[in-house]
Amino acid sequence: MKVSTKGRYALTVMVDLAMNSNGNFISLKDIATRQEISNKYLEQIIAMLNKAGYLETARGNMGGYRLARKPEEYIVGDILRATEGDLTPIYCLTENGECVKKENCKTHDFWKGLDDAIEKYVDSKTLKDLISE
Amino acid sequence: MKVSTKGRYALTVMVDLAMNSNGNFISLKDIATRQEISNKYLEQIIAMLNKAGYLETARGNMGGYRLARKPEEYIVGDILRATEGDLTPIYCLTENGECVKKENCKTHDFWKGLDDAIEKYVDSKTLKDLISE
DNA sequence: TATTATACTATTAAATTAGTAGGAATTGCA
DNA sequence: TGCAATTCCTACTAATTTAATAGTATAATA
Repeated sequence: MKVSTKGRYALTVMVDLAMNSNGNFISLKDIATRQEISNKYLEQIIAMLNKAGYLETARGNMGGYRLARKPEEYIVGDILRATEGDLTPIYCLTENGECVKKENCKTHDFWKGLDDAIEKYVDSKTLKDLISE
Repeated sequence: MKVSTKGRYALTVMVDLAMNSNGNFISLKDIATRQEISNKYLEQIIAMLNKAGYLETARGNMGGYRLARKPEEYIVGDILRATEGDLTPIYCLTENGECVKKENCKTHDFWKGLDDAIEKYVDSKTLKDLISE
């Protein structure tokens, strides 16, 4: 029941960019050094954030990354889903999850409730909430 | 961010016992068959529930398991923690987790809030809530 | 054109998960 | 008394996932 490094690092990166960029491009290396995360591994995580359209990038010398929007326009749940995959605590609740016994499964509603509690929380916070806390 | 089979099966077992035992001992084999779970694997999970003091057992022929208390006296969070280990979504929040940077880590409070939401939910439900839903 | 970046893809070591396997101890019943 | 059914206990293992590492191609700037 742990969030993987993908989700954790992704959020850390977004917070780092929100706090340190000031509109400038920041290199991956700078972020990795500052946050003490493996350079090459972070590259893959940033790639996911990039594919999700959350970043603007500049290649080449003096290049790097910056946020594509204002911090208050990022919902933390979205950042996590883009990197962790869906956040549902059990497979039955997945879109593709075929829970055959759903009807007479007494645990199903409990798990659904847990899922709701998680989604509700992560979707109630924006990046801005985090950096101003 | 998934609950493992340990926690899921454990809860399934407890619900099964609550619904099918009526004060009688039920064999592991019956539960495993009814819930379509591997006999031998379930054995290990029931052992954890047993060690936590949640079950009464009868060995030998005609033996089996039954709940040690009434369904309303089991908090679902406790059942999950006994089998899954602690439910905190990241290691920083663990008892032993030494989060050195906690003070100036902007994500820490967010994760703590997620943990709170999860614990609050799982500790608000008893076994009785599940079987009567 | 050398340097400093991102972009992309493949490989791998370690850990975890989900189960298998086998046998010892205990009890009820014929 | 002995057999069958059951819990109890420990060791092993296959598959999957996680967290990286590695290498190369592409791009931009001074």
